[in-house]
Amino acid sequence: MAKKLAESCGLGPAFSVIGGKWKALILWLIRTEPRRFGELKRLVPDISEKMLIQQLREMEAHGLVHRKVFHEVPPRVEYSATPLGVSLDDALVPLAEWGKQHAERIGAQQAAE
Amino acid sequence: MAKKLAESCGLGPAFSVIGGKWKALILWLIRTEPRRFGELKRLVPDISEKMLIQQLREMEAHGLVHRKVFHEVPPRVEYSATPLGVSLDDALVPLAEWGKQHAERIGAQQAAE
DNA sequence: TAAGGTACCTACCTGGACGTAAGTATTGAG
DNA sequence: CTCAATACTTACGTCCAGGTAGGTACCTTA
Repeated sequence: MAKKLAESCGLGPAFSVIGGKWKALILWLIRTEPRRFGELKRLVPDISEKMLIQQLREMEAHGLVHRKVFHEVPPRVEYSATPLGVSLDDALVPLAEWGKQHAERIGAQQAAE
Repeated sequence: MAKKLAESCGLGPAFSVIGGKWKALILWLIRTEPRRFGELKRLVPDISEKMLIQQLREMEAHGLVHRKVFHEVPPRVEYSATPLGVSLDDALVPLAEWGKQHAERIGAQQAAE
């Protein structure tokens, strides 16, 4: 797996935790304020419920996300970023900046979609 | 595609360019000095030739990598990072740092492999 | 009785990322 | 005439992230 190499630059672990289609976006959304499941579903309209819950669970297992259950009726669950999650989101900021700055150049080649 | 959202945080374009299993590693390897095809193949022993050339071509198309052909015999090709490539690699540094710092915590949950 | 809103869970399927293995063109060395 | 070494190219197969669609349990309102 070229593990030694991948880990030597630290990106292996990072990508294993934030990789995939949705996690970065979810982390970004709960970074500032706790969000309910249904709220996230509405904020990311193209995600399926299965994916949303799956990503949240994985992020919870990785210690990026805190899950708080309110024993009410109807049920209510809030997801928020842990300090670790916030630190990861911070580490993503430069990449996001880069993406914004060069979005056009890149978008040009992917004009479709 | 939740494009507006994904782009609003800039990570969409960035991931579309550096995502996947190999690109970040390749970029990291050619960042400091030009590398030959066979050299990269040796440095990333688990990559197949097909994947290597495919990733290099995509990165070239995205303007991250420069390809220089020496018309010699035997043939010789050198790949190097463009300024854009270097800037992207810079943007990845904080993420790599984060990965290094938390590699253990993460690795613990993926003990296998 | 039934309809609607939470927050999930489960089985099944598809597309594309990725891997494997073989072939190409060139030329010098033996 | 064959072999080695370069940098690819091509056909084919596999596997899993992600998508689809339906179901669960609970309570409220009408």
